[in-house]
Amino acid sequence: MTTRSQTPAPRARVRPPPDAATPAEARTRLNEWIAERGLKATRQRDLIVDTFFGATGHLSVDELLSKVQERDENIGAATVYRTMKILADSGLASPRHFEDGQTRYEAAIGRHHHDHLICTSCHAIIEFENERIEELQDLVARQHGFLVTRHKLELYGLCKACQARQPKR
Amino acid sequence: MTTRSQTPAPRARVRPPPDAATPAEARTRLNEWIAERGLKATRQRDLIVDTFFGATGHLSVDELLSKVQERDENIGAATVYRTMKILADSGLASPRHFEDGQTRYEAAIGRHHHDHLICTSCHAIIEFENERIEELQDLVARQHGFLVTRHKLELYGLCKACQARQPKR
DNA sequence: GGGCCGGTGAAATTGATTCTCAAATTCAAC
DNA sequence: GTTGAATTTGAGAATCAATTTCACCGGCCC
Ligand SMILES: [Mn+2]
Ligand SMILES: [Mn+2]
Ligand SMILES: [Zn+2]
Ligand SMILES: [Zn+2]
Repeated sequence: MTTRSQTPAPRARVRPPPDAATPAEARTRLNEWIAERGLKATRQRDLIVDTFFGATGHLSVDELLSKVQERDENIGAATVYRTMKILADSGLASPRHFEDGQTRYEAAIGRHHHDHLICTSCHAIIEFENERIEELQDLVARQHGFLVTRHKLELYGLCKACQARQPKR
Repeated sequence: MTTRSQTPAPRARVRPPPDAATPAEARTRLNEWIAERGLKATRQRDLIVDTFFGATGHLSVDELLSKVQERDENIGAATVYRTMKILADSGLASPRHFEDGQTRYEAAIGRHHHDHLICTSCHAIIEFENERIEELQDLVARQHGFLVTRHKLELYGLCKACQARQPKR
């Protein structure tokens, strides 16, 4: 359901778009992280990670569970919850809390920080980066003596397609 | 727990800070709104509204329920949930979803739109307005053909006091 | 003086997520 | 290969905010 940004170059951005991760690379990286702290590699975790990085977008645990169970119907929901938490702790996936009451995860390997435009009609999610906004956020925080560690910027509204579809008034 | 912004005038803002609502004014406004659609004014609703607008900050329903029950122990949680939903529908209060899994409400009468700095240590909430950021958000949305109806900008980190208190490294 | 209608509050339900616990699995050391 | 301590798994129970249900209440209008 995620749509990738594709504006006609609004103003040349500097940082190059890094490469997305392959499922195999993600599995390797997770297993390194797991080994470092005496945890264990398991078939279930590999399957879940493989499925997650083989998909795109902002997946809810339930959506991911469905996909995982297509490959092995015996995987339990608790295991998917646990595995996604490990992926988040290791920095390989980012949890997102949009306003539908479910935690969604997106791949974080080789990706820049970005924020989201969310269509309240078709639930499309458009990603964007804006360095100026980030700078202004830092400025505001500094003016309040605040040290920011993370932020959330979400713009809710109607995507182009849904505006056309909607009663135009 | 909310702290009001008090920077030494970072750059003269234009809009004057509007007046906050008194509990009595809020009760009146809600009862007008209620009458317009054939609903009923009740003692419970008046009490809840009075308590809510007599308090400050970003109250969870549970916190509000406690305050309300100090005045009338027989008020039920369902009634507070229902009343706050009405206040939100009527535009007199704004629901906020920070990252602690509870809906919080703040008074919206005679207040500008604003965003929040949230201390992850002491849970203080600092409010700010930044016109430049709002403009850039609109610009980003326009570049994607998106029509924004509402947004959320939250900066999480450590407030000044908590930075001092924290291991400084 | 009995319906009509929304409102109330206790209790039950929902839905996402976490917890519990017995059984299964991993893996480093024999 | 085998062992055994530690970890993981999956089903179901527990949690927790929020919503729904439902029997009862209180004005209001014939
Ligand atoms: Mn994203
Ligand atoms: Mn606020
Ligand atoms: Zn849309
Ligand atoms: Zn603090």
